[in-house]
Amino acid sequence: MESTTTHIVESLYKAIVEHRLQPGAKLVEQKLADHFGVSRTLVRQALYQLEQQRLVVIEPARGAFVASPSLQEAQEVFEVRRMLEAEMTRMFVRQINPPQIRELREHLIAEKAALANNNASTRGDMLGKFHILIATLIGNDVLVQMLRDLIARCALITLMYQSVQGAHDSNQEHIRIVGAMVAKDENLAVRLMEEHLLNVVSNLAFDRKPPASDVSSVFDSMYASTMQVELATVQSPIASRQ
Amino acid sequence: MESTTTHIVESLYKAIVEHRLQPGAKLVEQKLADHFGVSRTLVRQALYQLEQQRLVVIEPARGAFVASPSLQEAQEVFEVRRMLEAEMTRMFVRQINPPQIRELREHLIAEKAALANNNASTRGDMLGKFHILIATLIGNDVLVQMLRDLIARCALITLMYQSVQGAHDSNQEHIRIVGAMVAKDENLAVRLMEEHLLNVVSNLAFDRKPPASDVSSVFDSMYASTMQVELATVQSPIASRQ
DNA sequence: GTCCACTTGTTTGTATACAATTTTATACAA
DNA sequence: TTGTATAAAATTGTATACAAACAAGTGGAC
Repeated sequence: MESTTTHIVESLYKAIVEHRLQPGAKLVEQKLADHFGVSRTLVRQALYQLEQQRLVVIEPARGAFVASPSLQEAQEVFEVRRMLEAEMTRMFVRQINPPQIRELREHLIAEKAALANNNASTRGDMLGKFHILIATLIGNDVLVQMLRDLIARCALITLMYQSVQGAHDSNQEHIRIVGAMVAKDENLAVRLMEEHLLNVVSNLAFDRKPPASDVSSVFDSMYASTMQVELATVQSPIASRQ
Repeated sequence: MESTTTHIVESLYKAIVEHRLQPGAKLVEQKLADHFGVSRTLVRQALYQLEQQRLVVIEPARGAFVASPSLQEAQEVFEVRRMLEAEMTRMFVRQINPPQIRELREHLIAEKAALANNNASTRGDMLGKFHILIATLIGNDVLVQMLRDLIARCALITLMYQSVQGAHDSNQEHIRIVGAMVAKDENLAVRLMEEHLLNVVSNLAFDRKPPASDVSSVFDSMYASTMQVELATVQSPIASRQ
């Protein structure tokens, strides 16, 4: 059912979003091919697809690299999210119903639980899913997909150095947003959502850390991984929370 | 500078958006390869990329087809546009300045001129560019790209059967929107933009036409085109205006 | 005439081969 | 040491080959 190329795309997608592959990392075709046990042909197709999703940058004759978005691009992505999610929130409040409220609350509990987890990737994933959940509840698949893509791009920036404090703040803000939604206070919910996203982006310029310098066994142990990932210069991947 | 694959992607993109390749049309790899004078390898990479952009659908072991979005998907795409463009309009009005006004007015003139053109593709292209222009004037590249993708998907639906009347209405609505923008009437501009997009989508279910059934020499004459495009069942590609 | 099995030609899926380019390593001169 | 030229290795770009899956047509059986 699922083509091999698709599988490679998804594996790489996950590895990038979860920051097992760092921004700027070079993706050597043959090594990936060996890793996945396929020929370069399929790896190549996968890399080109990921380039479309802006998670990978391909420099002609030089190879593929995990994208390392500039601060400018990061801010633009968040700006678009703010636009989209403000209206999404408004729409959602207008049609919210009890089963949806239950789902939101269940998510908030899971989110809080994830905070205890000291894996930044898990925390960030959970925080991103809050936004996707709202899109899902609205029932617009195009919106879900679009938001998923945007959040994946954000993850490139935020997920790496998500601080525990930042994650905690985000969770608190999510709780307040749901509160306003449940109260059907449309304007408040929209305002809180906008502020939430602004908070995330305003923290971007701060608390940056130098990138880690060594990575091995990047993929799950399910791939008997001998893969070595070479890191190119990782230029200031900044970040904090979602 | 520009890779061959990129060139193929762009050619196909244009052909699809301009409806020289119809929704549902089968894209046989060898034929495209012959046409572009390359091997199937590159065509394949291009098709996979276009699948990511939702302009092409690939069915495993069956081949690639020009996407023919369902009415449902069409409505969802327009819904997302409405969300995004409502906020975009609001932002734009808040920061509008004289040079931008000049550019908008110039566009409206060009748009009106294009109405005279009986090529539906040219008309639709011009109408789409109005929306992209606003994003460009805001200066957010991510927004521009995102809107470009959404509008390309809309084109799959609307461009084919854009009626002259529909195009004329859209132009009138664009003029009114610019009027409100210039007057810095934020709420009016947003409302007009939302209504404009609603008008487009509400016309979707109507004035459908049967698809044309034959296409040859799909690409520019610069490619000595002997290409034959086989059409699969084209299921109700509907539409009217942008 | 309709349905099914079989055969044949077409098209896709993947691997491999080889040329072109870039990167790394080495040697030598300033 | 620093820089430059050159040689070797590694990596990418593209074409081709071949196997697997599919589509279409043919010829019986009923």
